[in-house]
Amino acid sequence: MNYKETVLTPKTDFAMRANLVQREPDQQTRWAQQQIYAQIRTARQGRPQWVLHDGPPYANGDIHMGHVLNKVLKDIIVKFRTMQGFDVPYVPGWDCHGLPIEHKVMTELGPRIRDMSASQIRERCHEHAQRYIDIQSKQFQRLGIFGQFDKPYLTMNPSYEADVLEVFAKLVEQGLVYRQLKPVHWCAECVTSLAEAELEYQDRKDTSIFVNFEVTSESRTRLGHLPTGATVSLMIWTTTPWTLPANMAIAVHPDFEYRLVSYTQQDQPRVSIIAEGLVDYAMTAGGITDYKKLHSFTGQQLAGCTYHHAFIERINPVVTADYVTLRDDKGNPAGTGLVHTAPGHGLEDYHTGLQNKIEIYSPVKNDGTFDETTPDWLQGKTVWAGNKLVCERLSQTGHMFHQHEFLHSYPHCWRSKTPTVFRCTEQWFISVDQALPATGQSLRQMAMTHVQEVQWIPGWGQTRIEGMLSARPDWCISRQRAWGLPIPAFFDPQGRSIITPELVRAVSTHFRNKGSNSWFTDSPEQILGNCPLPDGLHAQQLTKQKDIFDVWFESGSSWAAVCVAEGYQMPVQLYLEGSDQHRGWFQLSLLPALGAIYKPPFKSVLTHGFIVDETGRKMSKSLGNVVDPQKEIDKYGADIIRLWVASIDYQDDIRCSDNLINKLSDEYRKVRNTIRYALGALYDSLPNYGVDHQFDPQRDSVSVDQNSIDAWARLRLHQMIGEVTRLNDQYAFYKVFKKIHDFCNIDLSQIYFVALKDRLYCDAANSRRRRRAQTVLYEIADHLIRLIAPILVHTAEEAWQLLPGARPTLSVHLAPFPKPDLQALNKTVEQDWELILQLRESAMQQLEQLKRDQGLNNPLDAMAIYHVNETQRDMLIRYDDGPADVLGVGSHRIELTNDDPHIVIADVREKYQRCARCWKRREDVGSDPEYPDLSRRDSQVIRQLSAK
RNA sequence: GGGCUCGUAGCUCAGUUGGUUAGAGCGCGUCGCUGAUAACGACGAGGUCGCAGAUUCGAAUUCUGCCGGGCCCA
Repeated sequence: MNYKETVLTPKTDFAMRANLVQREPDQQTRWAQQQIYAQIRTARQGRPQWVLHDGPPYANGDIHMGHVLNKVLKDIIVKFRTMQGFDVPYVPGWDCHGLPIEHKVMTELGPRIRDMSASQIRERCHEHAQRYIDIQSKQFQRLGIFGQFDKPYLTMNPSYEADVLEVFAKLVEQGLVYRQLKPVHWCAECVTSLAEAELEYQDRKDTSIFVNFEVTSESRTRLGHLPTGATVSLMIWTTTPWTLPANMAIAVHPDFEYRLVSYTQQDQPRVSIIAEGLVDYAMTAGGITDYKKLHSFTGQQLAGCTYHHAFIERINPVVTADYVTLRDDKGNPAGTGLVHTAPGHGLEDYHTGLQNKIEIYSPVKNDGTFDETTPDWLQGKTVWAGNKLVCERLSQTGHMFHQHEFLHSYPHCWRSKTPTVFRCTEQWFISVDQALPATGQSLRQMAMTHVQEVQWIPGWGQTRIEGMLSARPDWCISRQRAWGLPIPAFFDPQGRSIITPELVRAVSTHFRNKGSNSWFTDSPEQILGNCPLPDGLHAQQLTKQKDIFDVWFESGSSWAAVCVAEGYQMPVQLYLEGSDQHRGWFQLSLLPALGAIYKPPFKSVLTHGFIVDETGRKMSKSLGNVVDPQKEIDKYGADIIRLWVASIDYQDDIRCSDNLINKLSDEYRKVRNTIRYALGALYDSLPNYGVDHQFDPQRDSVSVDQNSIDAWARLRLHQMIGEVTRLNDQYAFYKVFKKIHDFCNIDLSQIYFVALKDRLYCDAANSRRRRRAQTVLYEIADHLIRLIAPILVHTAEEAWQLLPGARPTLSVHLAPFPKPDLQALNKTVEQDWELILQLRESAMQQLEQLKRDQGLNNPLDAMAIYHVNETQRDMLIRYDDGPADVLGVGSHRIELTNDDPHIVIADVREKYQRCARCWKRREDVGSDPEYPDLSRRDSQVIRQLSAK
């Protein structure tokens, strides 16, 4: 008789080969047909809401691994919380405005742009953004992400724009919005301001000069120690002589030591003040070999001194600044340690100016010429001509210590290719230090208080954002660009800025109906309607200002335009982005929200690190170490990519390469095959005996005897469910998957499945022992599939559809997340198996030894002898064949001992005959005369089968 | 240069309030099974815990400095 045909081997349609690359798109098509996201929304209606608000990626370019990491983490959370029974909407969004798109469109258009209106350029930008939204949307959905992809939020949608203006109106109402001068990169050729990204650095020849500014007599007295007879000067160094007319201060480092140096130049005795560390350098530069170091001061002591401007009637102060250095970028000595400060012509200088309440003076007009406040000999001249004129002047008056031409990298306009200048223009700001009438506190104060109520994960996020909030300047929200949301401000006939809450709201209403393009096509009367205006002004007297909002203000208002608009309870549960967003979206969402609704928009903020390559280096095109998600998906499938995301501790830097993703395939296969085996065992198939029965949990389940390894398997399953739930709650997905993997690998594959083989294969199909195993295997498969569902979304769905019996829900993603069965967590069972599994290790060693020494290759040819005490014996007896099955041996025996419990493995190849069906060597083989080559159990099974 | 942060086997991670010989899974090597078979099991080899000091009877763990990586600024 061919016993092979009588053995119940596993059978399932859940293939060993995942073939994800082909199978996943099919699954996604089915989900789309079922409208799975809409079904989930309907199913969870009325349940407690749990909102993860999506931060909008920029609508430009294909997605990269950073997007994958971010979106998959979000999707895992959304799917987990959904399975937990919460109502979890997920509305993806895109950041649509801004320079990169405008820049790209302008580059594509080239010279044609000169004939196009702002509104026409904006239409091109809109098309460009929409194109990439569609591309990225498809790419995100290919990852198995569920969400409202048919109606995402876009910062360029009219309703979104209108909501941003509503937020802005609140800030205006609270008196936080003001207008002030600020230096910007300026192209005199194009008569426009430029963003950092629009600058091209090219080498340029300029004059570098060392200049002496004479100390006032008051300061001479104050400092003391000054030699009489000689003029005493502060020596500064600059590479932009044309900015000297705007010199308003000299900055020194408070902790540096400054030295009086006496020397003779052009037969004049002179004394200059120079940083100690640069005295020799400066003197050498000026060709002075004979000089004497006199008294020294700290920078702190110099602060507060005053000096005469070299060629303008003006007395300026010495101030301190931390950024003063003695070295250039390359670490070479540079300058004098005293920094020429022109708040109108440099960003650092500007901040120093604000801090010290120095006038922000910028005497350069928008065509790059000096204005009428400058000396006669400069007025109307360009700054480039000014360079030479200033140097000549300084030489004439004896203020020039040294000058020389040199080559340096200087910013040029990307369009006109001409050198740019830094000049002041009027910009809109949001004050962070002005107290709000509504709360009596400034945004900064409110932010510092409220960040403590937010849960920052990891905890150092709080430290980081606190550092930024405490140091940040007022928020400059205006940009001089075309592609963005216009700042709804006007000029009156006198050129004064007009902005009121009512006016902003009137514009908001207009934009809601007609979109923000109407700013460029409609008149103030059309836009404002009958909105009341201040000072008896009429709309037709007004002209529209041309600034647009910083895009951060738009994305920073998404809590209003999305969460409030959708009716979510504020603050929402979670924001989740890369750690760079502490400065970005987190902070810039917090500030508008505090200004408008006086509370943060989020309860918790989770951050992840950045993707680096296999060796820990940052990814960049030039290094050629960039991983393309599309290629990886096409190669391995989305579930492997998702598993990669779930397998990393995303809070640090995240190493990524094709090789590292490839390694996940092995772990994936382990879990897949474990589920496959469980599903396969739920089928009773003996084709030659007419047995073709799928286990039906409703009909075939039996109770699980405490005294069985099945009870142990349930114990381990439910322990794991508890741990996985806890870890999911903590967003520790890499630990989640490790737990699941270890359970599959160790508890199931190594232990439980080995122990089950004999029963599953050789017991009668409907034996109680076998049904008990199937009952537990069904429970394991069912729960395991749900546990992996948030991560392996496609694989879980595939397996779910193949689960026998009536499925509780159409999709696994509609199913509830497993809850641990406390009844299963049985202490006695746990202790019993702790002993057995401890002895198992010794048994394995002995089997290995027997294999090597005696060629005992099949454990079924061995017998285990447990040497234990009486209590332990009673326990082992209760488990029937369990103690043998768990070792994979043919049989076992129990002997009493007073020693520590131990186990002995005996070779019984000589002693017992092998059962021809179950391959075990047992004492009872041949006990049935009719089947001399079978063990007792097998003979009974065969008799039963033959009777059919 | 500043703020925040990370650095334990080839990879991903455990290592509790400092306490034997630093663990797990994967991968790798060897072997077995051939009724989970492009699967499964067993055994084994891998680490000066980034480096250097300090504290201590004792440090992967505490402190200081340095080196290297990342994010954000300057």
